[in-house]
Amino acid sequence: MPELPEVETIRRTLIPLAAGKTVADVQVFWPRIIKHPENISEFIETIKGQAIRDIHRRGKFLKFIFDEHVLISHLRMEGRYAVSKKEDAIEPHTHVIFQFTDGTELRYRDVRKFGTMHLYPKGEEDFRLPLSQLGPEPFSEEFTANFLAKRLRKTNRTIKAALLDQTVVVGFGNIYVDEALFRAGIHPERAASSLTDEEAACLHREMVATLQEAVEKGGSTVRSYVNTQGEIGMFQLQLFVYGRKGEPCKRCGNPIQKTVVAGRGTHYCAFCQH
DNA sequence: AGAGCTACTCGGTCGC
DNA sequence: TGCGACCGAGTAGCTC
Repeated sequence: MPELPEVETIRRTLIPLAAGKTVADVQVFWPRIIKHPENISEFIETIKGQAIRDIHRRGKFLKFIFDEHVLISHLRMEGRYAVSKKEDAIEPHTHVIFQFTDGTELRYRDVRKFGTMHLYPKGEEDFRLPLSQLGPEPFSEEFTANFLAKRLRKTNRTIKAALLDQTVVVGFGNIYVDEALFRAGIHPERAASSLTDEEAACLHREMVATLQEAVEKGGSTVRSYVNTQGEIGMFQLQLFVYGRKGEPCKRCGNPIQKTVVAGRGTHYCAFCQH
């Protein structure tokens, strides 16, 4: 379940392996991964002959910058990339292969087949789904405490649902929302509009700090995540609540609770979060 | 009109 | 051992 820190780690480890390489051919074994263009042959023919110039990130999406086009890739829960030699055995659940002219291949695997790819002419991608509706990057100047407070003030949903909403701010999924709320001492079921300006400022601070620390640790390996080199992340060791149901709270010692909020499994400390 | 629901996509895992 | 429910990110489509 890669969220921003995991996707950023994948981006950084993938650049030295894939940037500068030219695609000779593309194989698609599960066409439903490709959401745009609708015609798979068009997808393949468009990429053929183009080189990967750079790899960017927008929220939890990877952006493969080709010469004339941009490939938007979302890994959802289980998607992963690897660069292999052409002769290496193809691992199970491999759905898309980009064969490079140098004999190596970029392979996309996804047990759940939940991941998506969108290909657009360069410059169009930010104005088309899935990028067009996204909120600010958490590390950008646009994402301030004031911005967050303003967005939270005008919604009646729970704070958990608001933080998962990628039109508010991008990059947070289940793990980092639960962690940021714990660190800010805010109960996940609070109405977003009930937060004071002070609470919103504290939450903003903890949201950014949590992601920053997680990026520094190479992300969190909770189920299956590994970076492009096959290495696990280390931030799972710093988690306060996620995946710690019944275990003692690191601040007060009382057992961590797990419930369902906004349709998602939600971890919190009933004593530390109000 | 827009906020906020639900259904849908998948298959490994888990509980009965 | 077999089978159905569950999980979850994002979007489409629906309701109110």
